[in-house]
Amino acid sequence: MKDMGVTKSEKFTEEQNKIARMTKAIGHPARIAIIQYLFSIDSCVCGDIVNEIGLAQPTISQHLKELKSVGLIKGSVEGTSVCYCIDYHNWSLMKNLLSPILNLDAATLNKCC
Amino acid sequence: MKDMGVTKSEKFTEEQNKIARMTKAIGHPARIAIIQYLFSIDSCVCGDIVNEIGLAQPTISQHLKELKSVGLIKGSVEGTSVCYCIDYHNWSLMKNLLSPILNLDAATLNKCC
DNA sequence: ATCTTTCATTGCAAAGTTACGATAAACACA
DNA sequence: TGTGTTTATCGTAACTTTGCAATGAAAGAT
Repeated sequence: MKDMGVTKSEKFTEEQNKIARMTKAIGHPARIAIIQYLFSIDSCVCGDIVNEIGLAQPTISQHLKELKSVGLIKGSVEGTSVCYCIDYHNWSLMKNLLSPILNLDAATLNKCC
Repeated sequence: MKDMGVTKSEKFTEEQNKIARMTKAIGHPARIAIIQYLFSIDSCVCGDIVNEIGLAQPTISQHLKELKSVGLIKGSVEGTSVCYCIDYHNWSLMKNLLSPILNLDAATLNKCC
């Protein structure tokens, strides 16, 4: 068969797809933990994240890659280690993307059930 | 092998798991579209949602089930049809759950990369 | 130059997700 | 009772995600 197991993005607006990409990216507890950690610490070396979270190093590396692929974090090589940080510009863009949905009003909401 | 393909929820706090469950639930364009639609319309019959979104009826039914399982929507049977609505109480709880993360401050953010 | 440290990539196993046809269940209506 | 309508569930196919051991790659240390 043809399109099994694949999201049909073409059925939705670009905005809907963007919102879903972002919420999906943060839709895992490890990635939430990573984001909280990156907001909380001074130095953001990859190895520290591995110790903090408690998953295997390749697993963390993969989660970091996903967060990076949607732009929420960025990394820079510093010797043998890599420093990861929140990309606050893109983090703000995500907030602006989500707020119109999150703040949809209860006033306009029909009470049919 | 043992725990392949399964999220290790026990490694994270209850709050982190809750946030991830919620963001994951809205991490699909069809479910974003359903939520937007339910906020926008007066009558919220399941069949209307199927027509609006453009995916097959069983697929929509499955997405509705997922949104319902995290409490973001609720449904009530009305004759042969089912009326789905936003559960605004839980929607607000989700907003309260997300805002501490979304509003993490750039001021406290270390600029190491 | 060799060893060590740090992180990314590869490869793989197991489970989850997405989508839909077919079917069942529940109700309305003739 | 039988027929049509509406939605949920089942079964299945294909793709995606999660996690980790093993391996690579790249830079610092000895």
